[in-house]
Amino acid sequence: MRRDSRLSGVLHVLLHMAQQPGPFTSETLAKAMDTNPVVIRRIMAGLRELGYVRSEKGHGGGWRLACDLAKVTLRDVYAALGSPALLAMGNRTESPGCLVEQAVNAALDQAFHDAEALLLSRLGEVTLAMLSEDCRKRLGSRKHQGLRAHGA
Amino acid sequence: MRRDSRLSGVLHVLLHMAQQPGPFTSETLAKAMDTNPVVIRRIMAGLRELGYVRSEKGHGGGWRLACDLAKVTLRDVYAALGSPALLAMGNRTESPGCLVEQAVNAALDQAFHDAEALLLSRLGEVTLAMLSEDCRKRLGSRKHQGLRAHGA
DNA sequence: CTATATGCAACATATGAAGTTACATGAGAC
DNA sequence: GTCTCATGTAACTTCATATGTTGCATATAG
Repeated sequence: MRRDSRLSGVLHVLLHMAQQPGPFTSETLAKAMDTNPVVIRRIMAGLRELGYVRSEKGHGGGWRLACDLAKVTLRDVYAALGSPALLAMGNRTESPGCLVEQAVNAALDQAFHDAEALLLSRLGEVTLAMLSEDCRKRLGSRKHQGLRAHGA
Repeated sequence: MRRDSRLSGVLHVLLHMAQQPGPFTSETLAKAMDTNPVVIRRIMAGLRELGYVRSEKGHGGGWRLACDLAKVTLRDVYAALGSPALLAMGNRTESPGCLVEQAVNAALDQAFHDAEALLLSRLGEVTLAMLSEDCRKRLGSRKHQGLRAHGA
């Protein structure tokens, strides 16, 4: 099953934005992500609605962070994407008439629910500020290259 | 994202088989599952290789359980399907050169891994025998109708 | 007015589960 | 042996959805 990489992608974008000031155009970000500007706008749209980022049109426009990175968790970002399905598996039929299938669903739902809850919980424990700090550590003493690390 | 329902489906089949003796043809099972015989054979193939079920061709042929239901867990069944991806999300790039993306991956991988481990653990706690017992309870005092509950 | 940016709809592409068709193979019934 | 019933399997179609692309409307700085 093809895996949804929007969360991974949007976090990548946000952290790059956290390393440098100034607005970033969708095109700049797209080059860094090796994708298309429209894809960037698409995954950023939800974050804009929740006020995590702002966008401005025209000359000197682009994207800017608009939140306290210490107050936004990965779970918040996930929610901003529209809370897509977390698990690749699901029940064949949600409300089956067959009692046997009801038993199967009950058992699987329990396991599925626990796993989803744990994942959401873990995502809720990590803030963008924590991730950004981790980034700076990894970048270490070398000059902050920001988006230029991608060849952009 | 379309969710993989093979585990749900194959469990449904196995539990129906546990309710009644006798071989079941792929066609009978397919009718109960409202699907195609080939789909049944496909999801059963892995279980046959691991010895959980046996199949016989020709007259009087079909599928039979061939294991101790108390010793096979949902995790075993999942493995028999080829251990398909559990999570609908994943990292954009597995081995990124970008340090920022490495930080993102590290954080997400941790959460993903924990959730997967919990799910597998939960699946490992439930045996087919336990599920089958739950089925019998749900069927209660009414006559065991088995596959006929599906109109088959 | 022009250049540059986002906003967004519409369409194309790719992937993989699910469904379908066709045919080969094997096992009993006769 | 031959017929019928069943699985085994490859190849194809269908469907959903993330991703990629194009085109154009809209807004803003100069």
